[in-house]
Amino acid sequence: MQITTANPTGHDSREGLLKAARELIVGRSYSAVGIAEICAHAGVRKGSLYHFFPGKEALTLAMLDALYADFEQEVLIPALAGVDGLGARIEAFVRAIHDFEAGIKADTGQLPGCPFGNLAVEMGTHNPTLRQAIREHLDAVTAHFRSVLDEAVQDGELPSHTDTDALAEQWLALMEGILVMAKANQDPATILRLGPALGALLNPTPEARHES
Amino acid sequence: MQITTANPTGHDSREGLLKAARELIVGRSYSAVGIAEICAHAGVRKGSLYHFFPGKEALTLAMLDALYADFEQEVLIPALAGVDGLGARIEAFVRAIHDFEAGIKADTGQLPGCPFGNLAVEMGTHNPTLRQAIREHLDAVTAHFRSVLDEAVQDGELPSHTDTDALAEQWLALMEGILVMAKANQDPATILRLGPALGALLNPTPEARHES
DNA sequence: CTTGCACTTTACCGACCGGTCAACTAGTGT
DNA sequence: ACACTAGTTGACCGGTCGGTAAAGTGCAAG
Repeated sequence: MQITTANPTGHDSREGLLKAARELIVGRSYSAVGIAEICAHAGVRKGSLYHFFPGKEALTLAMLDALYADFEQEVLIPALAGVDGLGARIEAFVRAIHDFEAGIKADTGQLPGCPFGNLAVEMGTHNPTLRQAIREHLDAVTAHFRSVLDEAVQDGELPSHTDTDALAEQWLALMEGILVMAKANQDPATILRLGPALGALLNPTPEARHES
Repeated sequence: MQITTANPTGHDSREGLLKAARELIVGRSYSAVGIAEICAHAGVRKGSLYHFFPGKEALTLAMLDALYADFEQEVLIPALAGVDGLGARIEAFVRAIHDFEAGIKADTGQLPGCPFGNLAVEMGTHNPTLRQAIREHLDAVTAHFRSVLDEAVQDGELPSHTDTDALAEQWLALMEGILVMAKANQDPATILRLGPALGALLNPTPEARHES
């Protein structure tokens, strides 16, 4: 059991910084969290941060990549593939988002909303680099939605003329809006209350459905 | 034409500060704009700001009140009362929001998104005072939406069992989401592209409409 | 044994943050 | 003429921001 203070691999420090950045920035915001706080939370000195990352922005970009990967594996894929039928998938997705937000609120006392949407709103007008990265992550989410909708068209749950591209974008927009409202309310119940609107947007009402 | 450097009424300075705070904070964000910049933009020294307002937060609260009042008078009421019929009102509203955002983008090069939603997202988790004020403004917007929906129920455009409270909240959520997407894209066309989703959410499809 | 390298540590930088203060100016009421 | 007061001014405060630089540490390969 040797103690290596030098930590030649540096993976602990790097990953600790990414984890600290995630928890703090997601829980508060980009500008409300300083690198000093991130370093303290990770148990690392400031100089080490600048050994692994060129600066705060690069650290945030790397954090967002890791965050999206986890979100995809732990939320997006399980919720959307875990059940059959468009309606059930939407419901499972809403519940997954609710549980995610409610969990963070229970841990930290704060309901964060969508980490990507938050950053897009906060930095969209004055940090093109971050904005572009966030845009790409949002596009990736939209692609998941679209493939769910395409499958629903395939299965006859949606009319064959459905514009799944447009519908997927609307899905994301409504979800982002729901999370803005939930954050403004600081109340996860907002997500459950507004969730059914997704069904109204994406599912044809029984009367409106004209089977092809 | 006397020149009064002392400005005994102080209204010019106060209103100049509110205007500068609005332009800068709406165009960027709360934390990205310092009081020094606000004062410079208003042509006023920092000490004068603290003569009229206890601090940055109070200035922002006053700015939000004025902003909402203008938004109500210049956008909300004209767009929603200027035409007849639910569908036409939604369309007019979307176009008004688009023109508002596109106008600012043309002037400043930045598409700001919803000023209230932005602040809610940025400060929601760590400034309860601002969050609460924003919540009240969002509630006021929702009330306008609801009265439009109530009128549509009255006119038989919506079924009499319609939950206009819930629908108004969904309307606001979707609008906020649309503006998040538009800001992430920095493209006002996003608003026009996603706008029709509001119609899908609020208007029964022709096939689904069962006249009462 | 030595050199090189990955990583850590500490002290430090200029810039800016929101906010304070006391002195000053100029109109107003008496 | 006087005091009062609303408003203005510029210097100043401690603290924090993101970022830098140089010295030091310990392992591994030659």
